[in-house]
Amino acid sequence: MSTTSPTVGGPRLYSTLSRRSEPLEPGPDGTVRMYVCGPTVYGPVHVGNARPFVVFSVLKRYLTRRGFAVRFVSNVTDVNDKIYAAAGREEVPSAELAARYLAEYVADTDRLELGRPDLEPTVTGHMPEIIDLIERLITVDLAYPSHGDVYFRVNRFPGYGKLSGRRLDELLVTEPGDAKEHPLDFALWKGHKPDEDTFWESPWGNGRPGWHIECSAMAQSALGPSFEIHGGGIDLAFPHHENEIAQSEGANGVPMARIWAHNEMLELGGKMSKSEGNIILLRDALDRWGRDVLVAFFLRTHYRSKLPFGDPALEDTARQVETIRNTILALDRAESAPGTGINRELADTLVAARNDFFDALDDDFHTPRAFAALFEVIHAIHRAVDGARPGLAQLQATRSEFVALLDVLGLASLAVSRPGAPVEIVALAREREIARAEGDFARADELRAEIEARGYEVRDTPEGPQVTSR
RNA sequence: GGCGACGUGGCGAAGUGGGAACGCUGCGGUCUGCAAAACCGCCAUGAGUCGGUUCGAUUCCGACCGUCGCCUCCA
Repeated sequence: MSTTSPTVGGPRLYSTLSRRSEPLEPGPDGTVRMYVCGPTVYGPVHVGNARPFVVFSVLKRYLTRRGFAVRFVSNVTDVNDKIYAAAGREEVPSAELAARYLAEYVADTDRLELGRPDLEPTVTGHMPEIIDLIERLITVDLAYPSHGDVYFRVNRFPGYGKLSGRRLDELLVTEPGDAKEHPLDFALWKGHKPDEDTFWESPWGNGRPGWHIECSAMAQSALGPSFEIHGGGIDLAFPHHENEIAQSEGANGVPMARIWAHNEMLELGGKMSKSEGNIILLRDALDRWGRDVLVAFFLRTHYRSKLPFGDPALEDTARQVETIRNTILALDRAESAPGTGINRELADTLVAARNDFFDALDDDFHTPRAFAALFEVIHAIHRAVDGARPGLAQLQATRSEFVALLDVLGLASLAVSRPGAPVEIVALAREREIARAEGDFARADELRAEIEARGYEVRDTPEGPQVTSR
């Protein structure tokens, strides 16, 4: 990732368009409006698809905690070449296939427990808006019908290439395309083909929308012609977002988005993409690692850095997550046997770390630095619990502050005490205590092993044995 | 070929024109019947390579090497 300007009052985000970090200001209606390109539902979503979902969901969380009203819109593409192809392979109607994978996408991302976007529009739900936008582009001469299709006239839009830093004459052109005036003209509307089992009526005959026009239409419909943040994976910058800009700004004459925010790719020995076949499904990753580890994994690296997905990094994250849980356990313990007064170091660290935490997130959503601040708090808590243990009031205030920080990152679940051990485990632990008191350590160790075999762990503390699930 | 991002300790990952955060691992110690957790301490004289600017560069500039993304569907 490249460097960004230091924080000067308020959140800033790096924009691919200006190639620098920009102050984030709400729109005229006082809300931050954010549109993020979601998946095409032709199969189960993979962990790469989850990165923008996590990043922008947590960004919304952060901005909300920061006092902004945020409207987060993320579309789902449910009409597309790949959907027809997949439907053909599975021998089901394309609409049925899209509906099924849409439901699975929602179910899989729900497991991340980061809430839903405020609106998740679909292509099929926006045909009139799409057709209307195409008509307007034809009216202003930015688009033309040809052979049952409609194409965007790239040469007539002066800013074409401004997002991705390309010039028309530099772009590699392969196929001439007899239906198009210019090889880089792209389809807004595609005439119906016999092997496609869905189509919509339009002024240009039956057909369906091209890929890019849907986002222009849906974003405008949900957020207006101009909004604050447009997000998505960096691989979408060209041509998808470039084309969105051409369509929306060509039709509306105002900047589509103030900030173009792009997350970098997940890597799994090369880019993870469905067409390459090197895929880890989100649901499989959730099964294996759980949402806490997965969410923390995405957040411990900056969103604009490439992120290698692999066991070492996930195992590393799992240990970090465990450390956070242990901190809560330490607070539990301390609150059951509080000290007195105020621990100055703890209080001071908390204030400083809180500032660092929010400064980091203000600076281009710098979650790795926010994590560093979190660990400052963690160490201060342990030192206070083990050393000059403060009174109950400070312990409780510390806990709520700590949990509030975790909550900003969507990790407050780490602070939820796991369900207490069942009675039979408690009984074993009690038996072990008796054995220990009698000096029968062999028996005590046997009982520890028995408890561990049943999925629990005993930790002897000054406050007595603590039994946790593991 | 063009556009773009990036190369920091065993691994992951930050900041910074002049002391290289933070996490994981490892090592030593404290605590502990044991164990775990936790705490204390240690672990890059060097930041892909080579030049340049500078009193001074990991940080700025250039070249080269390398990795990755985009240029076709892709989060």
